[in-house]
Amino acid sequence: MIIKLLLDSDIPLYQQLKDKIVYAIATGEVKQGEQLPSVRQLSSSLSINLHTVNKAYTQLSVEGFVTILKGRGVLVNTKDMYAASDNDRKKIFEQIQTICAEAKCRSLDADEIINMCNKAYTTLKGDN
Amino acid sequence: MIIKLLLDSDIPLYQQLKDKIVYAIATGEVKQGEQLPSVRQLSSSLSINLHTVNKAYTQLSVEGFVTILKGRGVLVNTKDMYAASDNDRKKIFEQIQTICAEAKCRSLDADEIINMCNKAYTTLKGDN
Amino acid sequence: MIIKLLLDSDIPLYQQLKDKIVYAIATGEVKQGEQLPSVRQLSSSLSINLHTVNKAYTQLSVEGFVTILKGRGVLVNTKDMYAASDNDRKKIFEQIQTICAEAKCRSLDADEIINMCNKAYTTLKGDN
Amino acid sequence: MIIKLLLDSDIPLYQQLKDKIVYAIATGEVKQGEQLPSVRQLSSSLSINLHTVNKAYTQLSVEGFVTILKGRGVLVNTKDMYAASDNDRKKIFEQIQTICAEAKCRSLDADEIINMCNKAYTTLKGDN
DNA sequence: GTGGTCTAGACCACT
DNA sequence: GTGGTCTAGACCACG
Repeated sequence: MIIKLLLDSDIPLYQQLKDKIVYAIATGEVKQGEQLPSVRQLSSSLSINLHTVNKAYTQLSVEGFVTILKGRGVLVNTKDMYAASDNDRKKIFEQIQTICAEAKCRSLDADEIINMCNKAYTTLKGDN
Repeated sequence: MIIKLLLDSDIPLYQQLKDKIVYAIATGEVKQGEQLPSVRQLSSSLSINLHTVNKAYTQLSVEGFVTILKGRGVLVNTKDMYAASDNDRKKIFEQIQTICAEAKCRSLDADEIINMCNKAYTTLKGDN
Repeated sequence: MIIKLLLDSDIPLYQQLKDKIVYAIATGEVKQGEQLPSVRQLSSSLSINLHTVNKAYTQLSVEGFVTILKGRGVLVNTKDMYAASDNDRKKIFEQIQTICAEAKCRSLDADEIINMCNKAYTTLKGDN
Repeated sequence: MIIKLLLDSDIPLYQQLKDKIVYAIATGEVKQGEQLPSVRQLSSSLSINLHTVNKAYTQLSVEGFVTILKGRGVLVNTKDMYAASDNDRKKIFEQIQTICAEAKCRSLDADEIINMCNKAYTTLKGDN
């Protein structure tokens, strides 16, 4: 799993990390049941603090993507443990709505956005 | 322009406000060349801090959506002043990519996301 | 709100703190809508680290007891926002079951435990 | 004695195990004077680490529930060896107090908690 | 060796 | 002035 974080982004490091891991799960690069690198390992390989990685893992656990076993490691959950609830759907739609509003303002029509979505999904072509 | 902000939310107030105004521009509810409410007016009607409104307006100005005329008000720019640059496109795509990754993990397929995009665009049916 | 923490307990400080705050809410010592002391204030008055208080507040927020408003403070929610769900009930029952098992082993009968419960509720006699 | 442990749980495995054994003593499923399964046996049948079982047994011994005979096994003590001391009573009351505080916050009244206690004791209907 | 807790101190975002 | 983020480093609980 290759992860690059932007140190000077307005998006918090732990959030970027979370997004990258979700991305890796989506592509199938990280399989269900697989163990993620330990907090120490990942923090040192990314040259960031241990607690930052910890926070990312903790949040992923709250959102259902992983299970943290104390003293043993962090495991990727099976797909059914984080299938979208109605609330998740609502949140995703709100994000899309905000993006589309900006896109429309900037003269991008629906087709262009849909193309982007398709392109994004194609990128996630993993066999998961 | 009816604006509702969520005081508790992981999204900063100024950004929520920014998003709402962009949304209003997208629907045509706020026309090009039109004047936005003054900082004082808006902050008091939303019961939020004056600085928060100010920050939202400043950001909108940086992104090209409005022009701030000192002491005279804030005007919505014409469409051509904030048409998407390549960089804007790239940023939008990155956002979509992150959303699609989460969506795929949560077992939503491309069609569902595309439906959401269409629905979002339909909501923005204004004549701008 | 008088809070005493045991530094050498096997129960984490942030957990003790959480329990004390819930207790204060239960007695009505801290009213709904009221603002809790700031992270810095409380950490310094308890002579513990800021992050420890922060963790307690964050968990209370996740459990629905308080709302954290960035830049403004931490507010106690209204009662209906943390009424027991079925899952909460189940968890509470499991805790009681474990306690009763130990109590029975130690030759305490049901009446003694029930007396303790009544006594506990009497202590929480606040008008909330 | 059927024991199910939750690998992911905020409660340590050794404590879950301890609680289950106390529960089995309370129901009479495990009789006084009886021998508990060996550390190796139990650890392998539960698929957990040998040290974890060891820790649970050691704790039970400290609390007076069992006697560990080196090289010969672990025996359940007679009831009088772990009858509640004043200190035990105090600890149990503190736990109940914390639970009741949360319960009251979550709008459960004393009767509901007492019902749970009665239900818990009924479950422990063994003849010990 | 794993994650959890706690401390200490810095800087930032937000109101 | 509020909470949020990040770093650094120590020690503990757990398996």
